[in-house]
Amino acid sequence: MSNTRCDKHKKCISTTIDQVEKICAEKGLRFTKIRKAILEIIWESHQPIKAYDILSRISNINYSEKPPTVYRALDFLMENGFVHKINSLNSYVGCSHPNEHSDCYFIICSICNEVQECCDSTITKTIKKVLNKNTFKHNHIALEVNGQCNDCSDVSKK
Amino acid sequence: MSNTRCDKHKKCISTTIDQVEKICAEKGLRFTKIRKAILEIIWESHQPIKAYDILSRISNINYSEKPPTVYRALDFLMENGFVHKINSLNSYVGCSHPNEHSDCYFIICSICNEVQECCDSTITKTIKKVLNKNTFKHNHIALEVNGQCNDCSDVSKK
DNA sequence: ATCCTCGATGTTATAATATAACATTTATTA
DNA sequence: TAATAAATGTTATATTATAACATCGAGGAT
Ligand SMILES: [Zn+2]
Ligand SMILES: [Zn+2]
Ligand SMILES: [Zn+2]
Ligand SMILES: [Zn+2]
Repeated sequence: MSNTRCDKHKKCISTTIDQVEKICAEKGLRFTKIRKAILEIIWESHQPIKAYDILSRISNINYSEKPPTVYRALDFLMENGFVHKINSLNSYVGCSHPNEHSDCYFIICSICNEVQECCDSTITKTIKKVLNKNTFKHNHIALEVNGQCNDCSDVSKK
Repeated sequence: MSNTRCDKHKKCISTTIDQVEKICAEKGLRFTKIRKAILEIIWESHQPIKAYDILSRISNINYSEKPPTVYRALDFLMENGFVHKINSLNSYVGCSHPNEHSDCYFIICSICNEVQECCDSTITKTIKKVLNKNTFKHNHIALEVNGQCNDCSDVSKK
């Protein structure tokens, strides 16, 4: 429950989970108990969480799950755009706008460890121009920016 | 030696290795035998190579090295911008312009597995604008685009 | 040249991340 | 209800990476 910045995080979670529930209903996807439990664990904060930390969280609840349980749920959640993997951290975060689009961009604070999505369309446009120049057809764009968020930069100034 | 696209790959290797040698001399960095051997293995193709594949390649030469040998050399080579890690593949590629700049962008063909750098400055500019909007100070920008290169798209058309 | 220091390498062990393969259960649907 | 497919349980193992400590060796100080 270590959420530091997002004022109304409980709302932030429940709204997103509700959205996912709705999308799954529409698409005939099975948002099972395990999948929902794992999505909720991921959404406990805006910090990315590691697969084995998810595992130990659900093992507290339902002693005792094994790695495939977590990885299968993650596969489902990622395939359907509800969760993203942060490759540079081997960690997973909830998508803050499930199903709006598939390429999400991340800014990762190395001090507070929080991740924000910054899916600005100008970035997509610029990258696509460069890809055209290279006659490259893209499937997926992964952008991860590491640095310090505003709050953490302020603190370090004091 | 499975290089498919780069016409004059031997030149491509030797030029880059020479450049690295020069940079190390200038900066007083120790470009040791092991480090050079591993950089040469990485440069055998434009495909990213996995740490344990590097390990088995050098173990053929000098029976038998252990993982830390490889990971230490990779650390040195990455710290100094001679090699990049492709996070989405847990693999490593040589930098095609060592020491020009630190943020390199990659396009990765999922058919031939080759990786090209596409370090266009318009991408950097656009991303920086978005980061400014978010008052985020960046240390490192990681961009990995997965898709099909021109050659591979052509082939699949036929 | 000898000693000293520090960075590089050798070595063993283990941590952290992820998947294969097959058995069983549960949901859907014919 | 029976048949089918999808999800979950379970065991084992593959893959990726690092910790910890011993030893070596290049290059500077005396
Ligand atoms: Zn998203
Ligand atoms: Zn922060
Ligand atoms: Zn580069
Ligand atoms: Zn290709």
